[in-house]
Amino acid sequence: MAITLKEVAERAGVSRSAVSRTYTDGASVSPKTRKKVEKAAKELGYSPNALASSLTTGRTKLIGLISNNFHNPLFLEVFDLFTRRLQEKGLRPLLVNLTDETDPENSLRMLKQYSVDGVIVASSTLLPEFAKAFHDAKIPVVHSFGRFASAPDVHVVGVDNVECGRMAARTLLARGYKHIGFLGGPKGATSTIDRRAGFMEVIGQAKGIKVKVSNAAAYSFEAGRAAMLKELKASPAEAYFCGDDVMSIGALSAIESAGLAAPEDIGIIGLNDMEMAKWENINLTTIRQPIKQIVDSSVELVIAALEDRNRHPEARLFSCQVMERGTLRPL
Amino acid sequence: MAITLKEVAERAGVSRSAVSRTYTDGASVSPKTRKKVEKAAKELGYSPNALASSLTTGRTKLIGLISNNFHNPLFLEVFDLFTRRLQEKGLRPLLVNLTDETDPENSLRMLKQYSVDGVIVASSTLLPEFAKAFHDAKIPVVHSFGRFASAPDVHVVGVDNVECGRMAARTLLARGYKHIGFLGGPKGATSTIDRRAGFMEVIGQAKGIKVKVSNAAAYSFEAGRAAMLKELKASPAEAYFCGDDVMSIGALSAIESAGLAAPEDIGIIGLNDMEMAKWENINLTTIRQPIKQIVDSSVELVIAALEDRNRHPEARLFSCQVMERGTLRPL
DNA sequence: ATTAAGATTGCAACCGGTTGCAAAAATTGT
DNA sequence: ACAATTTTTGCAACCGGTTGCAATCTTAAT
Repeated sequence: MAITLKEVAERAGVSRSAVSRTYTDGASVSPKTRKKVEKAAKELGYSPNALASSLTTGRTKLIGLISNNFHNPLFLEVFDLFTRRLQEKGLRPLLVNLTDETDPENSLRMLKQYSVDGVIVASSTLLPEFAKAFHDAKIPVVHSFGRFASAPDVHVVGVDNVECGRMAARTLLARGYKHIGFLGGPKGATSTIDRRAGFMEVIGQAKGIKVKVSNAAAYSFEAGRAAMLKELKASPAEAYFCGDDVMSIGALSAIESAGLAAPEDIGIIGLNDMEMAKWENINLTTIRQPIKQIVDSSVELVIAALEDRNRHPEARLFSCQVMERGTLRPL
Repeated sequence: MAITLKEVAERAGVSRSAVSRTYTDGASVSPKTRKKVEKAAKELGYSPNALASSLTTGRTKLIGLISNNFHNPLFLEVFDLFTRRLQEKGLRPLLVNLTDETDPENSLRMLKQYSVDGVIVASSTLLPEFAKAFHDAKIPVVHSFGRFASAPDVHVVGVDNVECGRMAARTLLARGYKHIGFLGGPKGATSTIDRRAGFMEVIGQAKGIKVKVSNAAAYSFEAGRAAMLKELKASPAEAYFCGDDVMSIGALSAIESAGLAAPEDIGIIGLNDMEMAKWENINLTTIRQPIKQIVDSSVELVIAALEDRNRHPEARLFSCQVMERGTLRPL
């Protein structure tokens, strides 16, 4: 077993409280005893037991990081950013993979058992009830990459998907495309629904534009490819707004397989701007989600929420930006 | 605050020990009291505090999952597998991102503070001293995707990189390539060194084969692309064994940029077989690392190691397999 | 019915810390 | 040098559990 408070206290010739105070900031310890304690601690190789102290302080500095997106390369970037940011803030991510968890209660119970201070749900496809379950358990929760709502149940940080849809539509119209496709992600996903709404809103206001709408089965390469292959069999549009970058890459692969090319034959605009999008052989025109800002803001918000448990649920939206690359014809 | 043992005990009209025993398996509780306790617990919404109990049992069921590979899509798959497997076994991954951690002591201290039961280091590029630091702190550690050694300091699970190198060489020779390139990852990485050794060993035994060796700066798309671009300027080989799949994709992109094609002009064989490798527009011939087995075995090993703290360090090696796809000319 | 063995229970101490409180020590002012 | 004030210190209780032990209750055997 590791060295404990008591052993340090004995060696330093002070009380246990003195040792404890040395490692609690804001506590009153004379420089002299602090020196003694630090010396003894170093000699013994002592490091305080965070879990034991959490018992009395009620703070574990553990944050549940929950996701079900373990197949979208964007989320590797997201995890990278989250872990780093949380670490910077002295918090520890307890990672929970929800992929094959059917029962939210289950994960909730587990996170309660570990007394996490707060929870970050990083997923665009997650059921809102899920985030709500934590809220009901009075665990501060932030839903990152979640759906905007003017009166959300829980804190939400993400982008305005409706506006993304508009942005995509405007971009395509500006390029002079007359026959336009919306190739969305899974039909039920709120992100798909919102983007489609914004997309159709703008298209609806334009004159003489033909639109096709279809959906892929998932935000994945295979689903994107399959959906585009199907499009190509019927009469395809001149350009498509695809559900996300991975789907877009799938679609591009389908186009290539058919002996066609982007942007010459068919234009594609994606969404996310994951690292791969700028790989030379992909070079995908896409709408960038500011993931760094979303992550930083989520962490900031979860911290704020645990300082003020009654903080009113808030939605923080960041704006997206079109990244011009090579899969749409130029302006 | 959450419901505690005591409150449940009071409501159920039993002692605190009785409640505790209800939730400890192997403990002796009569069916009658167990019923009472469970009833009270349900009514109150009680769930035991895992951290408090860890204080006496000395087990937190927390496993440090440490990595610095947050830019290689393969590791998203790896994290997916690890988190799921650990969860299945009732363990919780405390994720640590080592990317910009210069001082191992730092992360070590943190993991000690949280009294993790064990540590899994998932990285091929990590300094061996790092894994060793945990070993010295008497925290069971397994190094996944680590380097094989016949007498390792810590448990290692991975592939035999020397054999991978041989396998790549044999594959290229069997295809009749006479001028062969080894385009390795970073020069210092043990994985690079080992693969190169195996590769050269086989090539050395063949007659009339010309070899070129070069290294990319990192296991990344950009580095792979840059390295291949450089190759193309000089007199390139007919086929290359690339450091890993991401680098291979970079190399393919370079080949394409130069107006050439794989496998017609230049053959490529990668290593890892990450999901993207089988994407239609990549279709990379590669050597598959059995990551599921590596992960499962790592988890199994860390569990074994925490049951027997004195378990002798062990190396578990899995064999790789060539995945025939479209970037080498056929046999 | 009696007794021995086994199962169940509660007490109390403990795990490794924190913290309110009162006593002790150091500092300040005069 | 003395009193008043402020700072530092240790005691002891507590955080939410677990567990060895002795006492009590069951059950089975005689």
